[in-house]
Amino acid sequence: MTQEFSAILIEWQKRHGRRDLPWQISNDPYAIWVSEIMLQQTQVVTVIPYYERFLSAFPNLEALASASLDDVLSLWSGLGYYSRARNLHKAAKMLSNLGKFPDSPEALSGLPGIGRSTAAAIAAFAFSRRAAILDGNVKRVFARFFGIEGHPGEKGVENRMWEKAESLLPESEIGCYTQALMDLGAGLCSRRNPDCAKCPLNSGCIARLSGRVHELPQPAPKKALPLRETTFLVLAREGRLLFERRPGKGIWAELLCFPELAQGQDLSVFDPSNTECLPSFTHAFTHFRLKIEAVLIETGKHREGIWLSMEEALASPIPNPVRKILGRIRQPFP
DNA sequence: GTCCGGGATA
DNA sequence: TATCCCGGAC
Repeated sequence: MTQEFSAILIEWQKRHGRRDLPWQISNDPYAIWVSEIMLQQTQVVTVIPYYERFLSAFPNLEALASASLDDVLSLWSGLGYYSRARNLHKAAKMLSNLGKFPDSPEALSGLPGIGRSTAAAIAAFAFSRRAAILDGNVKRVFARFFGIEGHPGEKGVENRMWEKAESLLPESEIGCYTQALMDLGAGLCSRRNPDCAKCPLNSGCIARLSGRVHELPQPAPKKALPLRETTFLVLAREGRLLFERRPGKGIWAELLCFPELAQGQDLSVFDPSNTECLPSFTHAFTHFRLKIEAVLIETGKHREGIWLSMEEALASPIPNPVRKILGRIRQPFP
C-alpha cells in the first residue's frame, strides 16, 4: 500500500507532471532554494517572472550574498511576505561564509526562512535526499486520500499528516515523487475544482469513495478581518515624489512607502498649491484589511525624506499598493 | 467588491 | 498563538 502510493505518483508524474519549470532545468541547489522560498505561500504562475528576474540579477550564491538588501527587496517588490527576501539575503551571507551548500534537511532547516517542509523540498530536488514535504497542497491530498478529519492547522492533525508523509516516501526517485505530490495538490486535487476523474489516486481515495471530496480538508474557522484605514500623502515637487522608509518591524518592514496622514492632521501644513484625491481602494492582509485613501499634493515646500522620480520609485522596494498608486498618477506631475 | 489559498517565525 | 502579502476565483 505504502509502496503503491509512491509508485502510482511517480508513474503519473512521468506521464503528466510538469518538467519544464524554470527551476527544474538544473540541479543547482542555489536556484532550487530561491524557487522554493518564492513558492512559499505563492502560486507557480506568480513566481515565474519574479524568479527569472531574480536569477538574472543574482545568478549564484556569491552574487546574492554581496548584493545590497535594497536591491534584493526591489526585485521582491510586489511578491509579498518580504521577510522571505530578508531571510534569503541573510542566509546567502551565512552560506557564502560556509563555503558549501548544506545537503541534509537538518542543516538546511537551520537556515533563516527554511522550515521543515522547505528543507525537505530542497534536499530532495537538489540532492536526492529522502525527506518528506508537507505544504498546504500536500495536506489537502492527504486529508482527502486518508479521510483525515479536522483542519490541518490543528497540531494533532498536522502531526498525523507528517507521519503519513514520512511513511509514504519511496526508496528512490524522491525528486520525481516530491514533484508529483506538489503537482497533484496544485492541479487535479485543487480546493474548489478537483478533477477526480483524472486523478491517479482516485481508486483508493477515502474522500472520493465516501463522497466527501468537497468537505475535506475541513477549513479552519474563519475570523472576521478588522478594517483599518489610512491616507497616503503623495507629495510632489519638482518632478519627484516623497517616500519614507518603513520601520524594521511590522507590515512592509524596511520598504519605501508614502508618508501617512497623522490622525487629525490637516493638509494645509504641507502648503499645497494643488491637491487631488486619488480613488481609494482596499488592500487585504492576513489579519486585517486596509482601506487606503491617497491624496496627491503639489507642494513647494521642502520636507525631509526620500525624493524619487517616477522611474526611480518603480525600481525601488515598494509594496503593491504604492505601485498601484504610482500607476494612477499621470505624468508629468509638478 | 469579497473570499480563499499558500509556510515560517517570534 | 499572532504576524506577515498578494493574485485570482467568484
